[in-house]
Amino acid sequence: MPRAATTSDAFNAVAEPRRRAILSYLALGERPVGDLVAALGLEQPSVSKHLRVLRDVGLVHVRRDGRRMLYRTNAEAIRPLHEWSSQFERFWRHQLRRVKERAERKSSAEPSRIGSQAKEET
Amino acid sequence: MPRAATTSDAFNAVAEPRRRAILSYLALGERPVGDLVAALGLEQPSVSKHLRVLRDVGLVHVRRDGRRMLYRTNAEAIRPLHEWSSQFERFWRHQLRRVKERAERKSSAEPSRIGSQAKEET
DNA sequence: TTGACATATTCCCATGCGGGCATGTATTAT
DNA sequence: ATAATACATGCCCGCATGGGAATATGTCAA
Repeated sequence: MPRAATTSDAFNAVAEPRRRAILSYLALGERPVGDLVAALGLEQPSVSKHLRVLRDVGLVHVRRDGRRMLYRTNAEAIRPLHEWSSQFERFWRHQLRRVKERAERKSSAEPSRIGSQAKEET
Repeated sequence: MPRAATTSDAFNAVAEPRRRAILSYLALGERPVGDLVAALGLEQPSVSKHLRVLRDVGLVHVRRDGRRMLYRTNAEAIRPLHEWSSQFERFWRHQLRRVKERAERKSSAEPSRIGSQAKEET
């Protein structure tokens, strides 16, 4: 089996930097394809293809407005990503604490003390 | 240009479900490759290859212990993912609110209607 | 209708993937 | 030194991909 299709889930769809850019841009409101082409400096067919992928995964919604197509980001579809990565939040918080503690030990040994930001919970 | 390399960044590396599983598993502590093979039910070469990708992107750290290699997740490398997706947090919060409001309006207005999705919100 | 405009789809191509399997390398045990 | 253990790497394969260029579809205007 080759690599999973980009349309298989949000993780694969979002792996493309340009698709992430599109999502950020379309999060602010409905925009036609032409705006994306202008804003991101990509070829129109390229943008349409990326939008197709994003649509297939439900990351964007479309609506026709005359001869234009208005796209907007469906933030809800990004949640799985956010929740998955949240799983590790506590770990990097711990790492931060460790780094800070080490810095404090060091500065308490040395005469010159600098800013000692205390908190950051467990 | 083909699809970006899986080793190009955390987004691409994490697009693989098995690699996500590996990261979750290795977040709890250092584990040798054999444990992963047993826990995830994958072929050993497959696990090694996935670990190779994760290493190249800095998502895991390794340490040799005799003939074993102990891997652990580097949560810090997952932060970019979390922060990117956080950008959309406010939007799905708003959507939730809208959904709730609509549900409330609906239940107070209509006694009991079914499948009457009017049109698509603002 | 014809034409302009906005967007979507198709075709061709080079590339990097993940699986399977075999083999290579490092370390400990005998 | 040899064998066994624990991983890593190499090779072959089918295949989805993203870019480019051309073309198709759909909608409005004259």
